[in-house]
Amino acid sequence: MPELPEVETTLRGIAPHIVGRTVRKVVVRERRLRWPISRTLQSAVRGQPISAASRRAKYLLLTTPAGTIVIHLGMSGSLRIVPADTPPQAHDHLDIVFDNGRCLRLRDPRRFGAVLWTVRDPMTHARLRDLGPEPLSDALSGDYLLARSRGRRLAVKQFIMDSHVVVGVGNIYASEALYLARIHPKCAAGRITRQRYTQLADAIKAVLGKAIGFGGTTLRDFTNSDGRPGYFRNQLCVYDRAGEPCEQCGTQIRKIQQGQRATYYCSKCQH
DNA sequence: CCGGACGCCTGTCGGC
DNA sequence: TGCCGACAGGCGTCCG
Repeated sequence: MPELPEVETTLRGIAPHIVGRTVRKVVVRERRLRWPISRTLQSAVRGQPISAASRRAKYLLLTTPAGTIVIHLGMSGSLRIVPADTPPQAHDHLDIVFDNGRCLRLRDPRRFGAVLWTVRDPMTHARLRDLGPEPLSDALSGDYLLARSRGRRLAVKQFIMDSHVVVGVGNIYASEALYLARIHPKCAAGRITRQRYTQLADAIKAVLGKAIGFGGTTLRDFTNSDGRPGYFRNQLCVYDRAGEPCEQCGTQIRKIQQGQRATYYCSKCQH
């Protein structure tokens, strides 16, 4: 479910409620997520203050003096701030209960998400250390994409969705960025020019930045920390719009499969 | 190293 | 109405 804008929206929603609060207890109802939740999490985090909440790629990092809680929302995860006595519903796997009577509650029906605990520098964690640059930083540029793509025959859509290349670009925003940059999603990554990669880097920044401003995209079940949806869906130019006219040229938007994922594009505008 | 396929899970939706 | 396959916002792993 969540790509970078949805994770960033979640971060901005939860941070004011948890930073500076102390953890009273951690309740684990289901430890079988993408990786099992560590049995040491509860005792390690109890009594710890949350000193910071941040994001790296699609991972949320909750910093304490004793270590860092690393949360990934997978395809169907969401976090909410609720009164600690709110009865849990199906797939509410984890509560981090704070000293003000509220808790951070993780719901994840498909259990592709993860909750990790590390006492080391989280950036050296195996899940984080090999990630590419943040898309909204200066490290993502046309020159960077050009350098990383030389010699690669992979389709550009799959190239920009590779978190070792650049993080945070998921299936929705990959199609949207390629549409904005007018690049065909099946174009081989290694055959794209510097100028077009500059346009693509700009398009990635533009679409992610704008989506954050709208609170992310809700296709089915994404909710922010207040339980409300994101409103970027109305701004999508191609994703989930197969058969609808391209707003630039009127051609019907096409849907194809690339690497088991749906891709949407305009066959007239994108080459 | 690279690229492609598969698997992990549950819920929903469309077609028959 | 009910069943059944397809598909869904991610990503690690395996294999050639």
